[in-house]
Amino acid sequence: MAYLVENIAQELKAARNKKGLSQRELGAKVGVPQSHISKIENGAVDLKTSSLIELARALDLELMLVPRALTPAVQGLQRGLTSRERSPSQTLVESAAKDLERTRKAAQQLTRFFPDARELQELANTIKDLQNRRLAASPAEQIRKLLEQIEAPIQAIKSMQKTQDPIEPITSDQEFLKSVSQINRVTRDLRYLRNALAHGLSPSPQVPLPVYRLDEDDNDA
Amino acid sequence: MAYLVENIAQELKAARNKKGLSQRELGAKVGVPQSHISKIENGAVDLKTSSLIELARALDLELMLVPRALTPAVQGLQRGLTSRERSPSQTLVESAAKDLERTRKAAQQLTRFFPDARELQELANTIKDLQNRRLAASPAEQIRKLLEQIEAPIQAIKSMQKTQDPIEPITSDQEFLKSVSQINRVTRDLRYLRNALAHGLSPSPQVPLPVYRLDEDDNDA
DNA sequence: GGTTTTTATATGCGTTAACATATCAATTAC
DNA sequence: GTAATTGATATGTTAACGCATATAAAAACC
Repeated sequence: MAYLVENIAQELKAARNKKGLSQRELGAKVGVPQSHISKIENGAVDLKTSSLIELARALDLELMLVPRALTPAVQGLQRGLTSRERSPSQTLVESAAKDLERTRKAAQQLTRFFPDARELQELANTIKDLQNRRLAASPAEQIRKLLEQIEAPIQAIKSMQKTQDPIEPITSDQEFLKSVSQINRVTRDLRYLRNALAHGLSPSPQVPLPVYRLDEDDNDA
Repeated sequence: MAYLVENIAQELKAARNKKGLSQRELGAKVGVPQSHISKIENGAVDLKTSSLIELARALDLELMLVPRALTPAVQGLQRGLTSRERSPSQTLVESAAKDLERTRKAAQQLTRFFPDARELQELANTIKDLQNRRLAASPAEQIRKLLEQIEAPIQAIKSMQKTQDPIEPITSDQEFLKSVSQINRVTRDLRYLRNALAHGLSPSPQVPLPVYRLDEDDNDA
């Protein structure tokens, strides 16, 4: 019914997670019940445009109608923003591959300082699995979005690493736990995506195709 | 109720007119009754996201969620596409002013070759009126959108001017009449906008504020 | 350890509005 | 003049949205 909107729904969800907001917090910000946000993110509803605009703005996003001819340019801008120093001609797949390797290294490195955090090791392993696969553009974009959501948490843990007390395990720290839980969520999603890819089925609960599609023609009835 | 969506509705309408499609034709293309398109363009309904996406795509537009930080860049891209050779730092108001003058000149010039076409003279006069006003960003953007809709018709008439038969008036030509009728529509809209500005009221039936607003903060409750 | 409290997301249910069908008015072609 | 095309309006059906609640997890407390 609503596969068209699922892309956008996923983008909203990713943006919300990236900002570390709960469904309830976002709902309060925009005057919408949490239940509705849940339905939206699950692709259970075809939300109205006003809702979409308000949610987007609460997440520092703007809804824009872009001529198809320059959607690639806009995508380039988007990618150039999230992570610096990337050539604009770089493809989605290459971009995702770099993100994977960068994140895996970071996670792997952190496991040496936080051996208690099994989550980091699991993340690294899941990423390794994904790296063994040839990625199409669509899943590559999903991966990019997912990894984006743990950039902040990983950075947070990295900064803790320096000030870590060697005696008392930091694993009980408030901030630390929050970051780990976020990493857990994304790891689960990555694993799900990997399984979907392994079974050759398009990962439907995730983004099947970006809103700004790369190519397609419109010969529908 | 739906002032939020009115911007988008106006963009859709502008895009439709630019493509020279009727509401019925667009509706057929996307599988939506003409009545609904009418309501949408009049801001009478808060359309669902799926409808928005499909309508947009039928008009060669893509719905995108753009980080607020780079909406100006995207706007720059958009403006750079419709009319060539514009510095990206140019403001909306300056851009609209140039569009006004360029269009006025073109219309004025054409009246000499087509003295029968009173519409061209009216267009030029309306533009002159508008040029005497200090424009805010919002109406400037509306003007840009409106003028964009007659770029093609004016070009069409311009090219006819060369091949015009001095004996038989071209005013009966099929293509010519089509172009003139489109110019009429836009002229009417421009005139309406001018009247609204003259009365100091925000031109509500037109675009009150672009979707990609220029500035604003988000301290809502 | 177990229990309670808090937090975060998902699920029915009723209301209201989007969307479909049919019709109407106005402009334009013929 | 008539016929056709354009956009707006009235009415019925379906789904979005608001409210309340359920479920699951983690936190906090003992």
